[in-house]
Formats: sequence, structure tokens, C-alpha cells
Amino acid sequence: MSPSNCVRHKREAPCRPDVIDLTTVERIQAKVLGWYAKHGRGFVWRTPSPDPYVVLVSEVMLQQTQTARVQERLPRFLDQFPDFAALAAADNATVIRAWQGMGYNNRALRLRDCARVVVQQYQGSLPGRRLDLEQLPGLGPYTVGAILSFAFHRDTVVLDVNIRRLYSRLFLSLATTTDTMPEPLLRHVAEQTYPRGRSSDWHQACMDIAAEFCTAHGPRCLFCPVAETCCSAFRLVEAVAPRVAEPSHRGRPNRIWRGRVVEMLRGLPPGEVLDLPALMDRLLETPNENDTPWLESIIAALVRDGIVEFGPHGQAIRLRS
DNA sequence: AAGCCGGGGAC
DNA sequence: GTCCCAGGCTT
Repeated sequence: MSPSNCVRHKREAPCRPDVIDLTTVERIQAKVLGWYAKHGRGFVWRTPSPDPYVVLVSEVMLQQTQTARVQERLPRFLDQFPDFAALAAADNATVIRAWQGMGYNNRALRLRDCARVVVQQYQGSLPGRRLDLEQLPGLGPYTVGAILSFAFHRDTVVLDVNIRRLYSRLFLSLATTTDTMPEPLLRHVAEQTYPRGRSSDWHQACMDIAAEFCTAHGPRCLFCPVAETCCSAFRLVEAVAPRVAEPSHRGRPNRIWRGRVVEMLRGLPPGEVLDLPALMDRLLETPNENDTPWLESIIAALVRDGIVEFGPHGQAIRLRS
């Protein structure tokens, strides 16, 4: 990997991510933070000193859900559950209903469970230590880093799919849009790249730049503030990542059917109940005997996850109270 | 390491 | 219609 094959553009870009030189890092930091100060996206969860509870809720929402939808639904959720105590007191059905339109309903229950631990073990305020956060339900490496950085202004690495893509392309001369840096090298690069004392701004800026310019497909290098120091700028060939077929029924993925079941139960008028045949009729035009075990398995998974339960007489299916 | 877990919008 | 997207948990 010689410097010559990664400079298409201007000057020498760093093609040895294991030894990133200081001037390059500082140049990138200045460009990124300068761009962010002027053009950063104005999300509702981005305030100068955000409430750790708001950071937690928004970051869990942002796990695999687009920023635009979180922007729209976060205020309503916070209105309904203004603090850890309010969220901790909610039963499953209430949380699932409040999560409507967000997808991945299991996240909502884990977030509520997390709130209960915070209330019971931390007097209702989110702990600021990594080891404590790592024990909380629903918080993985990304979210823990995000909370430490955005809520507690701690110097820490934050790695999500956007920042991984940005670092990969910045410091390696990649061939296609789907190539990424190996994870161990990525963590090394991340550790020595973020500006100490500016972890929050830096990582949010990186996510903005990745979302607006360094996109997964069709990157807009021409407008990117760090294209000059990017090893992959203007040279990425479009590629498609191989996709595994998902389990389906009657031409649609099971996860879609599962979502429809939950959505039906959400909209069920109070007092009205659905048994399995009634649910089947609302789900399929012409159900047959082959569909019964299929729907039963979907219901079983929802019961397993704590989203659905059977009523007192064992037939009525409803959101778990 | 791989499978599971949604849903809305852009195209 | 197809494809995309601020992860985490389970096996």
C-alpha cells in the first residue's frame, strides 16, 4: 500500500492506518469540526447539555431506525414518559403502543427494563460509568459509547455503521462501496483519531458527514469536507453486498407478518378480543390449514418476547399487560 | 458466526 | 415492486 495509489486527488493521503501522522489527523479534525459547526443537522436530541435520559431514549430509538422518524416520534414519547420513573412504571402493552411505527418492538421493552434498573439501582439517574452502562439491558457497544460521549462528555470511541464506513474509506484505499476496514484496525484508528475533549461533537459530526456525503452507495465526494484527505475519494466502484434470503410465508417475510399482528393488537378497541381464527381472518384473504401452525409459531415468538399474551380463558390474544 | 427482530420512505 | 437504514440479543 504505497502512498501513490491512494492519491487521486490532492497531496498525499495517509494509506497506513496503523501509523496515522499527527498533522493529517489534526487537519481532518479541523475540517470535520468546522463543517459541523456550520452544517450539522439540527436534531431535537442535540442540545448543548442534553439530559442523559433523553440521550438514552434517542439512542435506543436510533438503533436501526432512521433519524427522520426518531426526530418525529421522540418528542411524543418523552411527553408520555418524561423521566426514568414514568417509563419504569409502564406495563408492556403501554410501551408497545407508545412504540408504534418505530419497529423492532423488543427494543421498547428492553428500554423500559433499563429504566427499571436505573430507578431501582441508581436512584433514577443514569450512571456515567462504562462498566455500569454495559450491564443495562438493550445497551451494546455503540449505545454505551454514545451515552458516555453525548450525555457525559467523556472521551471515548463511538462506532456505528456510519462512522465505520467513514473511517474505512478515509484511511484505507478501498475499491468498492461495500468494502470495510477489519474491525480490530477500525478500533485502533478510531482510538487515535477523535479529538480529546470534543468527543461528542466529533462523533455526531462524523455521523452527519457519513449520512450526507459518505453514503453507503453513491457517495458524494465532490461535496465532502474531508475528500482532500480521503484515501478512497472519487475512486469507489459501486457494489452490492450479498443478502441472505429471509424466511417468508405467502410471499412476504415473517417479520412483516409479525409486525402486522402486533399492529392489529395495538389498534384493538378496549374490551374487544381476538382469538387465533379471528386473527387469521384479518391477516389472510383465504386461510387454510397450512397457515395455522405458521401463525401459531409467530404468536409463540411474540409471547416468548413478552409482547403478546393469552387472556384468562386461554383463547383471546392481546398485548401483554 | 449467524439468525432474529420492523417499518416508513426513496426510487 | 426493491432497497435502504445511529444495533443488540440469542443460539
